[in-house]
Amino acid sequence: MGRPGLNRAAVIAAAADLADELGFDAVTISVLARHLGVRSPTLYSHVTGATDLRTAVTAYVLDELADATSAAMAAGEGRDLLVAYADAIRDFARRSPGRYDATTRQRVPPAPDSSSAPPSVGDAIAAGRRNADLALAVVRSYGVAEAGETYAVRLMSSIVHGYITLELAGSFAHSDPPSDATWPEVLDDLDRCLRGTATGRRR
Amino acid sequence: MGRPGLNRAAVIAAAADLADELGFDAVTISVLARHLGVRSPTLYSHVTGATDLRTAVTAYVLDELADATSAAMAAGEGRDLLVAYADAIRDFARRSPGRYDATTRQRVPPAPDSSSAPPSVGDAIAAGRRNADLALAVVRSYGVAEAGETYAVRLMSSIVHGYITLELAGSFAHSDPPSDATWPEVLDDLDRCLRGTATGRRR
DNA sequence: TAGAATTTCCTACAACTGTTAGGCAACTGG
DNA sequence: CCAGTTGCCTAACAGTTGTAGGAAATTCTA
Repeated sequence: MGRPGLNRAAVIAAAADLADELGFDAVTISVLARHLGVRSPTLYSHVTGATDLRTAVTAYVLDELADATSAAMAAGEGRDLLVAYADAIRDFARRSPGRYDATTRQRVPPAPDSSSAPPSVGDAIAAGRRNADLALAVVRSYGVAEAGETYAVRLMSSIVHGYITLELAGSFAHSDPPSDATWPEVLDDLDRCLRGTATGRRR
Repeated sequence: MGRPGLNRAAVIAAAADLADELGFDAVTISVLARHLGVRSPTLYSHVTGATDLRTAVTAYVLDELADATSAAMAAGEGRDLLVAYADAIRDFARRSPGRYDATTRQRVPPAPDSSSAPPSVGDAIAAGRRNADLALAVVRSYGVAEAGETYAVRLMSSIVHGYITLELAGSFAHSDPPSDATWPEVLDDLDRCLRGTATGRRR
């Protein structure tokens, strides 16, 4: 019932594409409206405001990322699974830098005030948890003991996210081994660290 | 000559303080003008525009960070130097999260067009190089061979920057070992990686 | 087929930010 | 005391966010 046209999902998908095209900072109500061929007040029928729009894009993109990572992790364990996991995230970030930016540029409120918070923060938190669970699966496949799981996830996330962020920012573009050459070495070192954590070697 | 009052340095220092207080995104011409008790057009006597303001804050803060890191690295080598280096950056980021944000949220243009670029991009590039040189000093103190220097710097930067970024974003606030407890373990693993690179162990 | 309900989209408007232009006032140096 | 220099201002315009209220289009129902 009602007149067909834009809906919330279409608006958010278009916003994600816009992030890749012009950068996450360019995802504003007016720019998006122009891209969709409507006037800006129209978008307020689908999102409650600019921050809701951005948070919704973050949730949408976190889901896409979890889908892609999860598909790449279909089989394997230990080192193979680590490489599949990390490569999937890096490929996603390089193919869609604006989308990847959206996954990082969002502060998660410590206590989400569900009364005044936009409707999308819950989605973003849930999608974030999906990604965290995938990281946990990698660590568990190494046989890391439960006491070390959180540590191993933090180490792995820090390296993967840190390398990709710096690479995307261009920090590796002006020194000599190309970034593609040092990435496998980073995964080698990370693999050694995870095996060490799994076998209980601490210190 | 002339009337005393604000100057470019005072404006940029106030902008850095504002970043810590309200976040780097809040560093805008009008908000800064209100905080300084002047009208917004006044600031155009000191910066060429909003992007110049942000870039200048980045350069200023990168210099502060290099000063702090360099002071902390006064003595020591190998593992001690690594801990001094990494702790200095982490302390800086936790004490001044808005300033730390400023160091990351800036794309360095691949070919800085000196004709149309704001006057501050050169400063930011130079200050960035200062920080890169400090990272290189840590790696060299491990005795890493020249062929592995770039790799070691990338690994160390990725881990340190990645961990600090995720910690600041609150990603570690809801799982059990507190972030302070896993940070030394991360440095342990990183120390092992750097020693491995130094002794020439490459798969 | 006529009408009702629902949803989309619009124009109009208010408030704020970034920016330019031009002018007044205050301080410094001779 | 005067000239030069500098800092800050008001005025004005374009662009963005967000609100209010209304017109059109589509679907469901009678």
